[in-house]
Amino acid sequence: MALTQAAQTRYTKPVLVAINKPFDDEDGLEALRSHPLFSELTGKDLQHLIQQSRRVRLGHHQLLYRQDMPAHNFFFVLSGRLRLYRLDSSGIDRTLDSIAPGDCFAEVMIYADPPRYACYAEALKSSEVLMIPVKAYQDMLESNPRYAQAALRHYAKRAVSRFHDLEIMTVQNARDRLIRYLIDLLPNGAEEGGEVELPLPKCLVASRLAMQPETFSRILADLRSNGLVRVNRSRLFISDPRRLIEISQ
Amino acid sequence: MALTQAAQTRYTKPVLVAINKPFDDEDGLEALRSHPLFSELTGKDLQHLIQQSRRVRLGHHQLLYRQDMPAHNFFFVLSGRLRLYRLDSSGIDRTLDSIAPGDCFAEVMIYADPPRYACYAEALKSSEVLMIPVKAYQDMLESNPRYAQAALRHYAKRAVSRFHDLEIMTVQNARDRLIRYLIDLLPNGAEEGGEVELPLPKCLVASRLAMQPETFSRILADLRSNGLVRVNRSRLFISDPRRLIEISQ
DNA sequence: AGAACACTTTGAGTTAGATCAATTACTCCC
DNA sequence: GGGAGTAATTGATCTAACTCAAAGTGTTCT
Repeated sequence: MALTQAAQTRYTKPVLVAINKPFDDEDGLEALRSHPLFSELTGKDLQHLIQQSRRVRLGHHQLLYRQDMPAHNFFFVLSGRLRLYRLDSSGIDRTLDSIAPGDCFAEVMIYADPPRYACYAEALKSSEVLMIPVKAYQDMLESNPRYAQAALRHYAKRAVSRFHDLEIMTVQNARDRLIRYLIDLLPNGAEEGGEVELPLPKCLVASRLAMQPETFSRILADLRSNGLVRVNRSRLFISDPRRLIEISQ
Repeated sequence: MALTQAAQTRYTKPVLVAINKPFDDEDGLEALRSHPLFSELTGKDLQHLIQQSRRVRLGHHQLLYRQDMPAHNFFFVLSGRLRLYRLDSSGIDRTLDSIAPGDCFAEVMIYADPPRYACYAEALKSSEVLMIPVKAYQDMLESNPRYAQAALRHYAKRAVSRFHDLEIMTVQNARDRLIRYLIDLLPNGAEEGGEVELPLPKCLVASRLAMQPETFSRILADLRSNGLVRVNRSRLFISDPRRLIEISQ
């Protein structure tokens, strides 16, 4: 059974309607080309897709779409940062994902039935996204079935990563969830330590990990006082990941 | 960074190695045909795929694969029931999914790189699964690119459903997580009430929802005493889903 | 520069849920 | 049918994390 979402009608932030400029800048094109969903496309096919797409500028906190809205487009982040979240009817805001330049989001909508966004998407700072019509991508896939391989690889990876996110959330205590979250942020091969930039403000990381901001702050203070992390705003330096993993049990 | 899994070497349940009979029964074929990943296949292609697959019988609690094991096969459930779970090094067992006849699992491994299982899979009761070589499916997709559309639809759906699972887990209190879990189990269109069968023993539902079995039991007892559900072993009757949703806030 | 605002931290008190322990109910097997 | 083993429930504590409140700390805007 589906939960109906009373919050949808109460939420008053403006949803983006206006369509902005076509997409024509070189840097953005480069970024797009290096995404698995687009890298296999011939120059011509990519051009055609881009022609049907629009570049959208978003201001700080501006809403791109709402949950349950019909999904006619999916998105590619050119600059800035966004977050995906849900609201329940009591107004509690739960962060589900953060999205950086070079990432795609809502791309599963290409095959959703019915095509409705599963959450809200808003800019965390001023951002630019490429808005790609679902239909345009569908048509392209249909006329070039071999592109589907790349899409499949991407979708499979997405499913695995969501599975992994779910796995973190079945960890019962807040400290261990936070530790695992931090370990995941560490780049591969940083077994000897490394710096991590939180992709969200601390209060939203807390929401993502199903804890209160106060709890987040206290856990981090505790890790800091035990010499496990050094904190500098949203940059954390993790000197000994192995020790961190050890204590998370 | 990836967490290394000390538990892997400690866990002693036998992993299935023996290969069982080829797959040839009619009922199973029917079930397979109605799964989106296979429904579009021509009889010949399906036959060929089946010839390369094996039917595997699993006893109660028998392990099918371990997390981090190389993944050369994916699976389709013919009968019985399985669950996916992870173990952390302290031996805590966290249930991530339950799988019923007619479901596929580990199918994202077709595109994983490197192909290693992300969790353990074990039978919850005596079960039969079809073991399909990843390579066989890959080859088939390669020679019939149009089948990729069906696979894409399936993968997209999988990603959406994992996203939804994640969403439930960001709900901070145990009671509301349980309520949402129950609502999701209700068949569509059961707004006026309906019966739900827990797909897992209660203690594993608890683990899936990141709570203790005692907590699960107390919450259910509380819902029962408020006339919100009637409980009969693993069958729950939910008389007024709307009221249940209302109080979950 | 200073006001307004948003985010973060810290403290104190409370509570939801974990833990420990004991009992009851099922299920499977001989 | 009786005994072993597992799952579920119930009760009594205890503690991790929530809530409320207030004080810092940045950041943005005029």
